[in-house]
Parts: sequence; C-alpha cells; structure tokens
Amino acid sequence: MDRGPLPTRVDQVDLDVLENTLSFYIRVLDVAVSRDLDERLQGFEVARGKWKITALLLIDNHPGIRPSVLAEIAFKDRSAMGRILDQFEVHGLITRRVSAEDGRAQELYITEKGSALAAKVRSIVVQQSKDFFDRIIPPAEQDVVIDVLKRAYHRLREIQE
Amino acid sequence: MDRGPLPTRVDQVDLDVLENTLSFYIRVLDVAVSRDLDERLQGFEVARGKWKITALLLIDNHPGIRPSVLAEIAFKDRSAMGRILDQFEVHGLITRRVSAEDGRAQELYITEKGSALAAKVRSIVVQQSKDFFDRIIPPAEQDVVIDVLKRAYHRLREIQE
DNA sequence: TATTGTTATACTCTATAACTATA
DNA sequence: TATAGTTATAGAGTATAACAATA
Repeated sequence: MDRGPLPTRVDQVDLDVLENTLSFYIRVLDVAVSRDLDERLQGFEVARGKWKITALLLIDNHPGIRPSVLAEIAFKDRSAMGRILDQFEVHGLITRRVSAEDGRAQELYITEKGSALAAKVRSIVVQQSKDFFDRIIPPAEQDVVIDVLKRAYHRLREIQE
Repeated sequence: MDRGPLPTRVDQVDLDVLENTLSFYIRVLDVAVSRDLDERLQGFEVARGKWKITALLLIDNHPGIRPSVLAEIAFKDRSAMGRILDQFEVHGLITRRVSAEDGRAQELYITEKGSALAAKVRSIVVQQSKDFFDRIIPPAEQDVVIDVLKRAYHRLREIQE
C-alpha cells in the first residue's frame, strides 16, 4: 500500500481515528495547557501537579473543608490528596484540625500565608487560561466549550457519587 | 466572614474562579477520561501513559514515520518518545531502521503483531471516547466541542512550530 | 554549528494495599 | 462493619541536561 512520501514532517501526518475522537483532544490539550500553567507558576508552592491549585483555592474559600471532599472533587483518592496537604502544611499554607463532630475527620483552614498565595494563584490561573486559549479558540467559542464541559463535569460528579 | 455550615459534602462546595476557567475543565476531564481509558486497555501493551496509543496508530498508519515527528505531534520531547519506542520494540510491535536519506534519523515500521494491536486499540479508543462522553455530553454538543478543540489543537501546532 | 536520537537522573504522579482510629 | 485519614511501595510519566553521531 503506497501512502506517498515518507512522513518526515508533521503536516504530512493525519491523526487516524484520533482526528474525530474527543478524548484525544482533551488529553493533548491537557498536556499543553498544564505545561504552560506550570511555567507560570514556577517558584510558587503550587507549581507542578494538577490538584494543588484546586485544593488551595477551595480551602481558602471554604474554611473547614475536609480532605475527603477535596479528593472527591479532584477525582483522586484520599492518600494522594493527603500528601498534597502534607506539603501545604510543611509550607505553612494550611492548618489541620480534628473535627469536633467526627473524631476521624479533619477540618482544613488556610493560613495568612496560604491566603496570600491563594490570591496570587487565583489571578494567575484565570489569566493563564485566558491567555492560553485566546491564542487558539475565539472567545465566543470558548464560552460554548466552557458551558458544555462545565455541565459534563457536574454530570460526571453525579454519576460517580 | 460566615460562609454557612462546614463544607462536609461536595455539593456544598463551589469551585471559586475555577468554575469559569476552561483549563480546569480540560484538566479534570483529562484525569477522568484517561483513567477510564486505561481501565479499558488493561493488559494491552499501550495501557497507561498518554502517548503510546497515538504513537502506535500513527506508526501503523504512516510507515516510515520518524520519532521526532511523533514527539512533535504529542508535544513531547524526543527522549520521552524514544522510551516509548523502546518498549514497543521490546514487545515486537515496531522495527526501527536508520534512514537512507539522513543517517541521524530513523524510520519506524509496524510489525504484524503491532498492526494487529493497532486495529484492536483503534476500535477500543473510539468506542471508549464515545461511551465515556455519551454519559455526560449530548451527542450534538460533543460534535461542537470536537470541532472547536480540533481547530484549537491544529492552531496550537502551528504556533509551536 | 545544528539536528536526531540516546542515556542518565531527579522529581513527581498513580495505584494499591495495609494500617490506625473512630463511628 | 464502615469510614477518614496515613503510611508504604512499586511502577510509570516528566523534565532536564549531557552525550554521540551525523548534517
């Protein structure tokens, strides 16, 4: 079967069935946007890794939130989230208290340092997403995609509960 | 500042600025869809890791394709792609030949075993994406998202060349 | 001097299971 | 017996730099 010249350049390559497979685009765009975000967060305690940002912002915004709730939101198990929280504690970003209502559970609270970091991270994350996607998706279409994916995420949360 | 009862349940939590940040949805959906896909590919040589599938299908579909082209498509560096190709070779899925035109470059070819695997993987990947997203995004909206993200991906490729 | 691919390394994430303390 | 969180570990991906061979 002749397929033409050897594919030595990217523009000679088609993506096979991946061309119309949504999971491919989610996965490849995740790599690109996550790498770009990590670059912008270099030097901050939340750089690298997907869930530190989410954990920090939610602890800042929801004093007393539990580790298990964070884990569920991030589709992670408790042990992985626990390690992130260990790091946060070491860096003085949060404190952990045993819940008065349930001796097994913890309540997470942001520190002053953590709150200051959350404020910075909040603006960086929003700006990064905007800057990154503005280069490759027209704003009106971004709104459409966010709308669809937002509902997809919440639907997925319902299914997996 | 009173924010109501302690957030002990997921539905009491809002996502802060992430609620309207596209990168968050790309990142969280990537985790979920990738995990689901890995489960379906258990036992196959391409399970785990994001780029084995892409590499295998493209080598199958583009005989003679170069490692550096694969790396570029996947936004990965050559060393990471090289290690995936090492695995493929060990498993007898591909062969590598030095290019006749350029002694530095390699040409990659699928083996019979690799081609058989590619055929299986092709159908699994397509079906998995469909099954996964059909549960959380109406088909018509999936088409819209694919259309937008496809252009975003190709635009990103252009920018990064 | 630049490019293709390899090797080495250090870091991180992932998945799993076993464990404790409490309910 | 189930749940919240911890600890330990093995496997894999990621990022970076240095390297050899070729252009």
